[in-house]
Amino acid sequence: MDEASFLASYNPRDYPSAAVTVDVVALTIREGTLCVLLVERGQAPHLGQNALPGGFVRDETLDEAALRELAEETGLTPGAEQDETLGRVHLEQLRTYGNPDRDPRMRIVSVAYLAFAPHLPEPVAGTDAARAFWVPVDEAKDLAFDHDQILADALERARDKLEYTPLATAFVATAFTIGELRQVYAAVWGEELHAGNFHRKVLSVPGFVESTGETAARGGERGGPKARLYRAGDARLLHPALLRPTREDRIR
Amino acid sequence: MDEASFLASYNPRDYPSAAVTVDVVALTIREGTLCVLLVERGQAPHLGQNALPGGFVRDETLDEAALRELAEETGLTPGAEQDETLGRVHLEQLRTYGNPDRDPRMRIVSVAYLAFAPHLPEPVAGTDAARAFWVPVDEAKDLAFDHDQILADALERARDKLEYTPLATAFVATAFTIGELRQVYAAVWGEELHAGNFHRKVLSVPGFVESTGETAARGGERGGPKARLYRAGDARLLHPALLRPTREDRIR
DNA sequence: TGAGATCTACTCGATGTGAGTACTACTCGA
DNA sequence: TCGAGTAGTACTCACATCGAGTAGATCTCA
Repeated sequence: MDEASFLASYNPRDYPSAAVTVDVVALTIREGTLCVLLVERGQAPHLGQNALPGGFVRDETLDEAALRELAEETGLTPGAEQDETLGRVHLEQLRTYGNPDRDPRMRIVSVAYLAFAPHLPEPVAGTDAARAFWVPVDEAKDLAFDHDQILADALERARDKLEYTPLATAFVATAFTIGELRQVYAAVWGEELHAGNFHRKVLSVPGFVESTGETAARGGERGGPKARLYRAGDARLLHPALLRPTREDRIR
Repeated sequence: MDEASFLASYNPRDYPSAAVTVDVVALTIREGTLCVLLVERGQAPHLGQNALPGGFVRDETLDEAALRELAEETGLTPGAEQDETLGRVHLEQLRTYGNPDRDPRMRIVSVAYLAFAPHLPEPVAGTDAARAFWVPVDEAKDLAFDHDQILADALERARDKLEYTPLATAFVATAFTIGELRQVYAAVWGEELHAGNFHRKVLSVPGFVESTGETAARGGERGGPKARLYRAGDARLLHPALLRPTREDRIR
């Protein structure tokens, strides 16, 4: 049987199927705190409980589905490189969750995505996004389905990727100060960093940041000189990496 | 509507669905070369072409599906900690591939897994596994569907994980010499390592290996003293990591 | 028995690291 | 307007780790 006649005789109903969804862990930093985008579920199961935004995959790639869901929940439009769009959002696949009992309705296999963005606006009232809101990750608990686990995995991934990729630049504006970049690390890792050493390391990693030649319009909120401005460089991996302070419990 | 009545009225046909499969990239080292397990497809599409082993997910977790597929193709039984079983195989999810056009039959979303194992036997003739075979990764090309891409992603993941996890110990027997461990790194990274420095680093990383007190029964094939034997330690992360020689093209 | 390979333990200089000091420039409130 | 306090940047120092190389002992194979 050749492939054409095979395809003609092929019946998809002969094979087991499941619903495929994407769930998005969208992270941003608001007032120095790492926050995640949640929605309150408007329908059963888990009615009224908080959950990660997500939905069924349509006739599109998984990446497109994740970007679409994110756009719908934030009220921003995907695409162009402008403010008020998702153009600068970094999106990557996290992993897939498919335990048979993770959803009481039916077999649902969910592909989780991780999204990183600079300070995003509050979701706009009166839109589909009205039911979405930003919550500090420490307060995001008791989520629907297995979303607590997904969020935990997402945070672990984000903390790891900060070490060896320029991911932190996805959380700040196109021009930023070293201090702002340090606050991203502090917010995601949940610990303060030595300002002098951080400064030295960031500037010594080839391709991490490059100077704009400009200087911030004003000093820090509570004093200090005007800082120099930088933009993201062309490195995809940081070498040497910015390792977080080693904690024994992460190793064993 | 409460959850019970909701579930009773719920119709899975109302939602889009897709077939969900697992594909397994099983890696082992044979005669110093990193090899991947392939199967020749016995049916359309891509009849006669090589592919990664895989199949539809049944009423089981994704991890269970991957282990089952691997067991079927190798002829080994999952479970117990003995030789000739998959007990020591390291299995982890890689990522999920779901482009709408990746399979000409229908929408198929495939969750790819990565498996690492010590030298596994040739698949047994006369079993389901007879159509499977080991191929050096350099020679695994022109695979069916998007399996070339999946294999490439798998190799990248494996090379990265060797740096900061004790993954290499999954490729050797329970007792091994430092030289054997070094050959694992050499095979996966595709480059020779400085024996003295490797020795020093492995022994200096807490929890990577621990001495058995024994010594290898004989020296190397081509001479040299009997090496001391070690077993895997309890570390889950290597600190400091064993970084591969930096190549500029990996960074930019 | 000799040639050659390997295991293991060194040394050396170069580089990266955390902790701390110092100086300057700025903001804010008294 | 001035002083206190904060932040940006640039140092130093001791220490850890790195790649490269040397060296001696021990083993296999021809």
